Amino acid sequence: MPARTPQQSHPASGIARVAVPSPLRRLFDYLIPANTHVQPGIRVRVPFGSRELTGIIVAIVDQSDIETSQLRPITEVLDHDELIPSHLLDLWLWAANYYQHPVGDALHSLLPAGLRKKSAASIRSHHSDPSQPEITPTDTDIPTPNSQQNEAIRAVNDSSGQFNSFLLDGVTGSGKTEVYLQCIDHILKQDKQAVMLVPEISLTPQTIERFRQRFSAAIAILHSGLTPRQRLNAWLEAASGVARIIIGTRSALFTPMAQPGLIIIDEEHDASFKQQDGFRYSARDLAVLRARHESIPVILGSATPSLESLYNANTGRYRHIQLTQRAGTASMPTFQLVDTRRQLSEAGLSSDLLLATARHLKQGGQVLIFINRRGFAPVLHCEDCGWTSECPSCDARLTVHRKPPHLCCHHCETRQPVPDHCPDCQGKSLGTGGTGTEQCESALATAFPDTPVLRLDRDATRRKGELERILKQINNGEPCILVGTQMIAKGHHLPGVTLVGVLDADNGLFSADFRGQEFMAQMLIQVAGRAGRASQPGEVLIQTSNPEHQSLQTLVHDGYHALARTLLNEREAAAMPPYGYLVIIRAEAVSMAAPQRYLTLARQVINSQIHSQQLNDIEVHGPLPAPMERRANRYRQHLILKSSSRSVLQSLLTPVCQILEGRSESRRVRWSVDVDPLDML
DNA sequence: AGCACGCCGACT
DNA sequence: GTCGGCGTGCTC
Repeated sequence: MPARTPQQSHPASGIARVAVPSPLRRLFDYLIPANTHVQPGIRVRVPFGSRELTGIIVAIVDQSDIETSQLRPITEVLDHDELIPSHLLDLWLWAANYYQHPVGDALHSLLPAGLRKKSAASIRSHHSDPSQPEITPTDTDIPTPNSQQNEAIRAVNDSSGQFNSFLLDGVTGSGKTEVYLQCIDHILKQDKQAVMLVPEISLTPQTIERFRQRFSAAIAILHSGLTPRQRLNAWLEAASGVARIIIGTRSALFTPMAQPGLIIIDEEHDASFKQQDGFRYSARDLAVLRARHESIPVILGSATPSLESLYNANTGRYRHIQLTQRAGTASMPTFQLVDTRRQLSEAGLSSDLLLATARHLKQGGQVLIFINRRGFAPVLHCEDCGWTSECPSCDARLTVHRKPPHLCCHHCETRQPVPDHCPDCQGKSLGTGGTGTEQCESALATAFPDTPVLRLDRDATRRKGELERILKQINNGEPCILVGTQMIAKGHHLPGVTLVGVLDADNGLFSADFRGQEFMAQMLIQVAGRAGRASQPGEVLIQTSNPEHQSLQTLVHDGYHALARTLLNEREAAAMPPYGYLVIIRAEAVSMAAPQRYLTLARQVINSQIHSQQLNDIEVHGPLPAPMERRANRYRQHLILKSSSRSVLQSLLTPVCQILEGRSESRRVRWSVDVDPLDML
């Protein structure tokens, strides 16, 4: 027992159960000094080993499992009022437990950074950046909703003050946002608050502007670009009730609200609602739970709902509201599949697509080319000896970039100059394989010398303000060609676009991941949604080497929902989500053998638990190498668990994680648990 | 995760 | 002699 500074007598007035920031899956008990008022949901400073940390009280108890003489007292109370309301704290704890993440670390990560240390939780004004600029709403003419929108608005408004989940399933341009706005308006009139979650990339100034124009109520924005102080202010404004509308990405779901009234998840199918590292929670799933806890309605909105949400709508867990009418005169775009096996293509562009591009430009339209690969080409190879540009740190190939010229890995930080001869055979015949956005951009610039060609990908928009500049040029309405990655699929309003070309639809068709087809379909519909929003009808050309593929045929001829139904049938037959539940235990290490060895141990621990608890209905697969086994010089393995029962997985995992945590082998690998994984990568 | 402790090799 | 590598244990 290490020597401790002798304590004065501490007439304890109860014991506080504290979540301490550490990777340990348990709470720690502390004595509450006399004359100290504490309650669950406040921060305290506590001694922890040889350190002092900021923890969160989650309960007050009068008996500890630890002998009282072993308990140490709370050093300092940081909040005098409840910081995290009890129903919200329950959600935080539930989430840490469900996603099998160490409770102290989970709760710590949900606090805004400004509250993780000692500082007091108070709003301080910032001269350089007032969090509430004075704007009076100018948008006085509120559009009149159509009958479908009215029905949606009425359904949500009728359930204010009680829990209800709505799947707002509306085609692009059907006016989902107007439904959100009117439901928020109704909530504001009851002196309640609304929180809206949006995907990472779509929290644009335009989105925010639309809300500021519409409402005079204070709006708190929570996005990644804020300084810690701005973020803290927004958080505290929501918690205190000063802010009436909270708009933010994933983590905004955990923001306290003084008078909660409504939760909205926009683009609910979007992958960014699932955190992909550390505490791997799903903000979309937790939103429904929060709404239930707080007895308020929740709206999940999308033009391409996730199979999970469609399933929940089918089974009656969500109320399914469909918006099928497009606003104004806009009509649905027409789809056409282009067989790339039959057409010579230059830089991945088929002659059909080039001809269509010329036609639309001539008619004054804008053209959008979607290609989900940035850079010039995905590989450099030697035509003499077959050498390819492998990444030294990953099981991947280095991508060729021309602007500026370099080779780089899209999975790690590796960056190399472009060799002028083959490193293996010294030959001079180096060629590129495949097409990226840069190559597509330059090929189109050559083919259409009189038309501006704009590229929209992570590289082109790296510089701040560059995205806005490109969008502004598009919005001037002049004919142009826009080449881009995923970035262009999401949200941006591009009224001048009349033709959309999709270069590589095959990628999603043959993805190793079980959600590959779902993601592909959502992507194609989202991209197609960019076309024909204005008066001219849109045209969508999808290039594929498998035009006869059943999924593509169904999507193109019968639409997203028809494909969703067949994909759901396939999932049911395979007992995959949403008909079964998955958990992945991941392990990675610098040595090749360690992760597999570790997960073999994990599997033994699992088997003995299954045996001792007499669990059935659990499948265990692996250890298996991850789809890209080596990444950034680390070897990665997976252990996959599957069951038709969440609670069975839960009662298996809790003791398994506890046991693994205590094993010394756990220190020699990086391991994590992913409950309801989005993909196997 | 941190951090302390303790046990071995190697170097001023 | 002692500086420092990392394996092991502990945190209410």
